Amino acid sequence: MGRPPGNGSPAFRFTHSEVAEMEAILHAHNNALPAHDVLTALAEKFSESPDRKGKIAVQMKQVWNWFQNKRYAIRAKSSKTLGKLDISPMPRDASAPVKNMPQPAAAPVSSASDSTRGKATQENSSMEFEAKSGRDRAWYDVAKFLSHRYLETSNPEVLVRFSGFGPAEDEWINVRKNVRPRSMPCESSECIAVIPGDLVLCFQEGKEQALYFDAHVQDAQRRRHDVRGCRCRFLVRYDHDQSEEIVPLRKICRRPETDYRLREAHNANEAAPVDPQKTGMDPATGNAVDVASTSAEPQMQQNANTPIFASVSQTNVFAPEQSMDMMPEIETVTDVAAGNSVVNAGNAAFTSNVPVVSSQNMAEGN
DNA sequence: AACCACAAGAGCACTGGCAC
DNA sequence: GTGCCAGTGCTCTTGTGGTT
Repeated sequence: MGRPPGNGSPAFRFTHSEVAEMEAILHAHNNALPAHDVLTALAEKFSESPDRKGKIAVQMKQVWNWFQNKRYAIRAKSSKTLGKLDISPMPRDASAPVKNMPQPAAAPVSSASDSTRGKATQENSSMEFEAKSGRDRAWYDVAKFLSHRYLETSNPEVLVRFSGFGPAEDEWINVRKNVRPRSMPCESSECIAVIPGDLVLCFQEGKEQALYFDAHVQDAQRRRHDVRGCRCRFLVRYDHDQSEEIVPLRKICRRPETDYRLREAHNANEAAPVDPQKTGMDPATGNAVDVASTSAEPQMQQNANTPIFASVSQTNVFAPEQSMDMMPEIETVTDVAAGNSVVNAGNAAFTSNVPVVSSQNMAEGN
């Protein structure tokens, strides 16, 4: 069974554009195999492309194989996911773009921090938020808070527009549990701030999707840094499925609550500058021990997992009592087309002129 | 820094089994 | 016989670890 030994010719490979086109067709066919004439037309089209014309003729069988493999891969992936996770009431379309997923073309080899997460962090130092999607339990950057409402259980919810996604992906999200300040991609020098026991946002890559999930650091293997940067390894356990994985630093986004560790490490280094590369001492190891053993844990650390809005006032003002300092100022803009108030998260705070959606309206709306 | 070896994963090709 | 699914085999690419 299987493919016979090669005949010496270079391995055939579909180009990115060809794959993109076939994926689009597969999606358009609702994951069903297109008709033979479609496959034949595709093969002919690919064969006539400038890259292949006169060199490699794409066979209809090859196109057919691709669709077979792709369909099987998608099916296998989805069944695996459903088996590991609780079945989501609204499973995300496998073909849907992945929020926050690093774009290979844009970030070829480097790291997950080259993704939109890292870029946004570096370019925008103002407070940003991330929200946990109820569809796949993954965390995504928040582009906008569109509206908010109160449930009868007094749990406030916000209507979130995810960064890089359109209105179709908007979700009502429980503010207390599933909205928080944005996690930050770690730079090479920041591995010292990641220690066992930490809650981190970890980039879990699957065959069909790659998403950011909550995970706890189980162990950290410190290694000497070199020209490639941090080479430490972290054993993490994902909260959503309890699976464990050893990941490099680039797949980890640390919680802002650990910022104090970096500051302390920075201060310590300034007080007693040491070049660990020359001494042979791993910077991460030394600093991590110091940090971990720090007794004066900042107040912030106690609230590491505290939702942004610890309590909600009875007024219509959508502002947390406990974490106002963490909340950005909210600029309310009226979306004329939608007739709703649009709240920009970038520099935003919810204000009282944002309409409150009653639980009755909610039942109708969502 | 450059190089090499190895492992893991991705992608493609193919087969056997099953249902119609 | 045909179409589809599930799985395996082979090759290539990429990432990683070690050595010089």
